[in-house]
Amino acid sequence: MGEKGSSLELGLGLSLSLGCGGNNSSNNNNNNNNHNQPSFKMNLMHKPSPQLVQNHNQKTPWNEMFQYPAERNQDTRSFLRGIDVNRLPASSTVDYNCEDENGVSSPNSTISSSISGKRSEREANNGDENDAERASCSRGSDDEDGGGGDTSRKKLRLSKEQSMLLEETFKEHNTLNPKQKQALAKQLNLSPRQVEVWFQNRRARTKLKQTEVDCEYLKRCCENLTEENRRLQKEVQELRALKLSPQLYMHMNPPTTLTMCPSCERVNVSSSSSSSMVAPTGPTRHPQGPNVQRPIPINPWATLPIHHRPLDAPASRS
DNA sequence: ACCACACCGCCGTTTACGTCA
DNA sequence: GGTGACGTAAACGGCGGTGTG
Repeated sequence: MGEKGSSLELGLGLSLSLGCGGNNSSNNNNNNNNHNQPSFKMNLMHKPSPQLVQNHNQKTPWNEMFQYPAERNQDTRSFLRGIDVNRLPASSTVDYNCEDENGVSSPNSTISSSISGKRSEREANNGDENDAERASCSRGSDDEDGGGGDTSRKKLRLSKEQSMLLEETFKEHNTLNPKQKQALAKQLNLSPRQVEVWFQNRRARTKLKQTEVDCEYLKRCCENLTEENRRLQKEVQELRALKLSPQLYMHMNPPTTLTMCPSCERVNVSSSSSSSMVAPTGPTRHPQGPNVQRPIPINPWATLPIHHRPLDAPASRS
């Protein structure tokens, strides 16, 4: 599918891309744990959130990262009610993991063409056979569902056991191949379509949660950069004020000065109480003054060429 | 190379259910 | 106890991407 990520332009010239890499190209199966992972194109001075770091490694059990209160509540509710509307089959040990990990079943395989694919399923759902399947599978409800003729879709919550097993499976793979889907559906006494829908909705919830986390992180980045920007502007003002009053300037402790060694192109943080802080005219050999007052936090442009840095413009000024 | 088809995942939306005031 | 608002999970339809014949 197309890249449908969200991008964010921060006011400080940052361009952040939250592309949720929905590349379902050729990795329809278990490789797509990388799906929906934001690709940050930014180099900030702050550590990325642990979640982001973790996601790139993607051994991450998503459900451990995000515990949904709503889901827990639902499970709790369902559990407390003690109503299991979907009685698990007696023989519920189906090895839905037995397929090879690359497990792309042939598109023309019987299973694939009969049980997967929402079009065929949806069309087939109109048929009598699948009505029966849905009636029996989706709800083995204790209250009578009436005759089969009810066209309104019944939506009852999944039982705690069903949700748990689905979650467990989702931890292992956030997508299912047809065989896995079929086996899981059988195990849960649900229709494959229901399993498919559950996984789809679950992926959507995961993505939504991740987006919220990312937004929170970006908000913090923005706040930090704003603060940094404010601080630097204040420093610029101080420098300008000092330049306008040379007498005062001579007797004051100067603010920190950034200089770059022309030979090694390293940025040094230095300050001095004498006029030596004036931009060096010659090649200064690592002017690491003895009285460095305060370190400047590494900032995004510290490694830029010196003429690109905003504080190095005064050469053109009078 | 192009087309048609099947399949799949994602997205936005609808619908039914459960909870709470 | 009945009811409406609200949140949320389940389900749907559509769209785009990919693979295959």
